[in-house]
Amino acid sequence: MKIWCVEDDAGIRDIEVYTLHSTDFEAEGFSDARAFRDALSGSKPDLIILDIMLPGEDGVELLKFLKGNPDTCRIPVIMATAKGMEYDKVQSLDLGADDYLVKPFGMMEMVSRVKAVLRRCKPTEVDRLLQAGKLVVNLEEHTVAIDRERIQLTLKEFELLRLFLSRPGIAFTRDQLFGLIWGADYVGETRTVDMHIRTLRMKLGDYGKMIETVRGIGYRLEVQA
Amino acid sequence: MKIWCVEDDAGIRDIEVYTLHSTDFEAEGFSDARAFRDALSGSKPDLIILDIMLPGEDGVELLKFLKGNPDTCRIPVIMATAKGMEYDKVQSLDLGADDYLVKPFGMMEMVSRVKAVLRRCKPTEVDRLLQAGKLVVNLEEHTVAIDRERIQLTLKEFELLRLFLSRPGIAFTRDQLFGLIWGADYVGETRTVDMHIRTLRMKLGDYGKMIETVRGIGYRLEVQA
DNA sequence: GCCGATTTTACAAAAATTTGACAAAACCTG
DNA sequence: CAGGTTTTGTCAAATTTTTGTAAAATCGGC
Repeated sequence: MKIWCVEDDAGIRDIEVYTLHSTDFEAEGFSDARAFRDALSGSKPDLIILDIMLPGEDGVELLKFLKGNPDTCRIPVIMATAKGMEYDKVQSLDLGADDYLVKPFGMMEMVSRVKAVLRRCKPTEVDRLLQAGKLVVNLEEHTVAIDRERIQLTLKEFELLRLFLSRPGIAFTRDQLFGLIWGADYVGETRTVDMHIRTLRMKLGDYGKMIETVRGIGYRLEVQA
Repeated sequence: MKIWCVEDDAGIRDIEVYTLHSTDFEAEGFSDARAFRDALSGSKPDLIILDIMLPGEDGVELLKFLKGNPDTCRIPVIMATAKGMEYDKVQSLDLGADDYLVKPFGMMEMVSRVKAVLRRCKPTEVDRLLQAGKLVVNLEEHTVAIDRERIQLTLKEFELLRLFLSRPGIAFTRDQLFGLIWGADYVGETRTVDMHIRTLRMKLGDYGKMIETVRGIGYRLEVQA
């Protein structure tokens, strides 16, 4: 995980970078917007800690630039702001910052927030569970359970269920399902998909009813409010 | 969006609920863990603002409970904490809280954070929707609802409705409808289109009146201001 | 070759769609 | 406005399409 800190105060910058390093992140510091932008044209970090008060172009400007650019708008940003500037906080959050730190902040807090933001923004990295009621799919263990009771699925069944749970409510055509799971262009007419849907429904018992057939289209997972 | 505030200080609680209300959220306040848990066994909120310091069971305990329970672990939680208690903050974030507020906090900031957290946690609210009053057609889900009530349409009915809603007010000849939906040149003279219009009108109930017949031409969707 | 997973085939069941006859409504013409 | 004409609404039966099901065939690892 690469983290970039934009901060003009060399002392703060160094301790940030040092702390992040010692917490097993890769970290790099930049003293102003120009240096930061130059680096950005090369590689991209996984998270940015951005001071609001910077010489030259300030942090809010940079934030606008980052969030307005499709290449960078997905990179989470934590704003660092001086105490008491509530207006800045509000403004930054509305501009799409993912969190902020009030100076002076402790390094423990900084690391916690970095981890929390990364956890939020990379749900597929950390949180590898898909759920619907008592139905739990563990992507890491590759297991499925209903009410703690393990269900044995075949590979195709598992992937169908995973796809449905990852986009609950969305209807998929058979072609889409084939393309997404079998990875092939599927033209012929077979009952293959329906077959797997059937076995999946059976194994899921009552939860099998969650898989609705959309006549003329394909299938979708009905999510209850 | 339903937001629940757990806070023992009645003054703070009231102003939170009041502010959220006036910002078009549904909000409800609870003075302690017990009242909150009781309510939770009924319905579920979309977000929880949780004070750390509570009489009886405290906020951190509640947070652990919420995040440990599959039914509630997906509900985002914002912790409210007294100034200077960095340890609490750190602990809460590590336990899975989504954000926190330092007391005393401004209501502007609270609303901003609530919005930011909701924005983060609901990334898929960009569904492709077609609407007319309380009639909602969800193209991705391939579903139709009137006032949240699901309506079951057949494929042809669905496509007719989608076409009408995508070009509200425009009149289509039967030939056009046939060409656009059946994808074929329509020569013969049958009641096919009229048939589907009829069933569609019936299923839409009062909204069926929106489909006007244009004598000598075909049909159009009447949109009211 | 055995075994489970997967795909295919064939058929049954269910649902959607079409059709044609007729009724009802709207329109036109004098 | 009456009567004729055209157009649209309605219905149930017939037809077609789509999906469910079961069993057989194929595949692939061990």
